[in-house]
Amino acid sequence: MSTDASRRRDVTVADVAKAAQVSKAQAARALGNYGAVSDDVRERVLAAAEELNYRPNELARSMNTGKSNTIGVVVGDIENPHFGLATRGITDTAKKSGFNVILVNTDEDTAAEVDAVKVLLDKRVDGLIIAPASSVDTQHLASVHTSGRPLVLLDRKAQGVEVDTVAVEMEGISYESTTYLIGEGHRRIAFISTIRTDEPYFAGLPLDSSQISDRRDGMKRAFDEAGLPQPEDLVRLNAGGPESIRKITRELLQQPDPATAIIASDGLIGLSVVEAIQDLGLSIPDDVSFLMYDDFAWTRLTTPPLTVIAQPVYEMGVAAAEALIRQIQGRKAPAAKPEFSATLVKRGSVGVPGSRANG
Amino acid sequence: MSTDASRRRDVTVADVAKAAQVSKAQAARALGNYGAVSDDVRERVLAAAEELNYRPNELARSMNTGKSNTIGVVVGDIENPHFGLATRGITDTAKKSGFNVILVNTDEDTAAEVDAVKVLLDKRVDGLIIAPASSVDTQHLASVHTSGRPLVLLDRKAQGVEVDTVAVEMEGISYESTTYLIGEGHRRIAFISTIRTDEPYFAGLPLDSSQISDRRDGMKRAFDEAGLPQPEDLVRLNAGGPESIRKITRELLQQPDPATAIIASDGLIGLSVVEAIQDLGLSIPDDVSFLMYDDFAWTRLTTPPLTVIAQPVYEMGVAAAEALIRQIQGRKAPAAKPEFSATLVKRGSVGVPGSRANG
DNA sequence: AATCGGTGTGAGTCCGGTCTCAATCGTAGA
DNA sequence: TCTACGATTGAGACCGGACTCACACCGATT
Repeated sequence: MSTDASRRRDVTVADVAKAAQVSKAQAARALGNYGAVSDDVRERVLAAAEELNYRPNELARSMNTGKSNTIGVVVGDIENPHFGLATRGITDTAKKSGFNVILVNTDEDTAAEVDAVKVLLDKRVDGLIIAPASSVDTQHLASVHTSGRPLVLLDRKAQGVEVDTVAVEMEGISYESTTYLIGEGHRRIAFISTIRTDEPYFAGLPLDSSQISDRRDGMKRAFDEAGLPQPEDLVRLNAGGPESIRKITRELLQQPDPATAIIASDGLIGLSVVEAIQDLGLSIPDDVSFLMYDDFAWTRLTTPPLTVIAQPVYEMGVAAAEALIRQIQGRKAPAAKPEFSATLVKRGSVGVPGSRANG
Repeated sequence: MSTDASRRRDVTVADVAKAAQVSKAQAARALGNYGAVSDDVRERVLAAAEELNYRPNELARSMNTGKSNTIGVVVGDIENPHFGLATRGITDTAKKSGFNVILVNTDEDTAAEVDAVKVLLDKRVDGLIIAPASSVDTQHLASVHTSGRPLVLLDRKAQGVEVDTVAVEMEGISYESTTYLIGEGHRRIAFISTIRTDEPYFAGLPLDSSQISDRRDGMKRAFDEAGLPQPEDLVRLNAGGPESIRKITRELLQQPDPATAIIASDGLIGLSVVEAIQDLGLSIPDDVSFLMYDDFAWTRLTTPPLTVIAQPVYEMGVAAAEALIRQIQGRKAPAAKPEFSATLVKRGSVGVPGSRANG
């Protein structure tokens, strides 16, 4: 009898109260561990709860506490290990503070993101962590913020939305990396990103993603300081799937005055670029140098191992969750918000251009 | 005025009703699109809702519909691209049917899994997709099932829990792969898995994971049919982090009568194994052959590209979500439940043992 | 013995929706 | 012109907890 008590409807406080022969209020107090309850009542209620296999309905609880102990996480693509790792950092941290995570994937589509935000807000999440698809199209983010709901941005800033943003300082590392390539003798440096734009790249095109425009800024500064002409013609955006990326790579390498080095904006792109280079029968770094953002474990296994820009992704996930939870709990920001920085990890995929022909 | 209507408390149906000068019931009907509502009332209500920027409270809604339009997903490690991809399949499919996903990471720890199930049930998710940490320790899964809550298992079966299980038929592909290795001349085939056991492996040790024991069964059958002795001494479980895996790899390759081929139970293990092999200055496949489960994109980039057992991970995620949603919506199972099978993708990491010494 | 402060306790309200039920309205059929 | 039936409509119950409020009770003051 007692084992299958949860037949149809779930057990409620009222059921427990009846079984324990006390009022609903007293049962609720004993179970919720608040207010004054005599030992006798507490024992009877707890015993009855155990017996009936009572489990509180968190929905009901959330409804009148106003807290759901849930945070919403909106990312572009969990399939991308970058976000997988960040998500891990977020969930680990959230769990520690008793929060659950509702995960929404947007496919880097702003419309989907707007919708995701709406849905999560309707579900009354206690706060949101968003890796915005666009740094420009940000009304929905702004409205989250002004409505007073805690919000933390990950990876990218959002124009006009003054909230905690956990991101790597990109301009600097991009400058450093580009300078390194220039130092090795490269002048024709290509940059490939999946960021979507309405028109192909041209100098001065405003970019939708702070992350990408910061990287471009760093590259430009490096060329400027070196007194070299900007290879703007080698910037390729809108790189979609693997096939598109391979095509772009072929074009960059087979055109007159080809690229001698390629920077891939993330690991997924890098994968296809390296594949395309191998397919062309070219060798890294003798024929073309390669550099990519994100330091995945497999980059050590290729021949040669890849030179990458490593970002503390897991730690950033942790920091984002911590910042959000701090906001939710109404505590003030810590003395100094941690600034994350990326590091250039030199392995073997960058060499001197033309070394094959010259050597 | 109208823009910052959402000052303190959110707007409720009652507010909308008042603004539209109708009863709460009528406003609810107009908003919820049910019951009979005159055009006049509908228009006024909708206009008022728009004006006040009304958004329904999904918690309240869930509370008396009993449906939360949320499913719980419990995996061992989202950081692992295997689960990342499966999760992508799940979320894509869930979104299509209007479901959200609460993601919980268990670190392959059964206690954490038990807890996760409890929390998700308390949150009244409409159903659960679980990749169980253990195929043996399954009371919590059984209780989910008997309580009538929809449940679908992913990747691994659970003893005594008769629910839809989306998993690859492992024994067969393991047999096929092992037979392939034996055919190439291998006799000393090692198998490394992260599965946790209380004691080191010995022949006949019951394994906690159906996935792993099925793989072992396939290997055994291959050796039996070939009339060869089982290399049980080369089975290594409890392979924890990267360091531990590298150590195990070194042992397997440097002991007297070493392994000539290594099978890695998943991509994360494979990564460390290949690293260790490279560190030892050994070459694949001349000195040692390598085979791993999971076909990640990077396996094509190594030198040589890796021979792998590819699993339709994304599709399995989709299938799991579809099966769960079908259960939630009370529809009957489809004619035939899809059986997923893995494929052996022969690339370059398996060769003839001793080819270096002999050649 | 009357009063005071604190503990226990139960009735009942509230959160924000959904949904039942009975009352009202309009008009088509007799 | 009167009745009947479907379309509208509003009051209020209800989901399952959290929490307010009024009241009973009890030993300690004075």
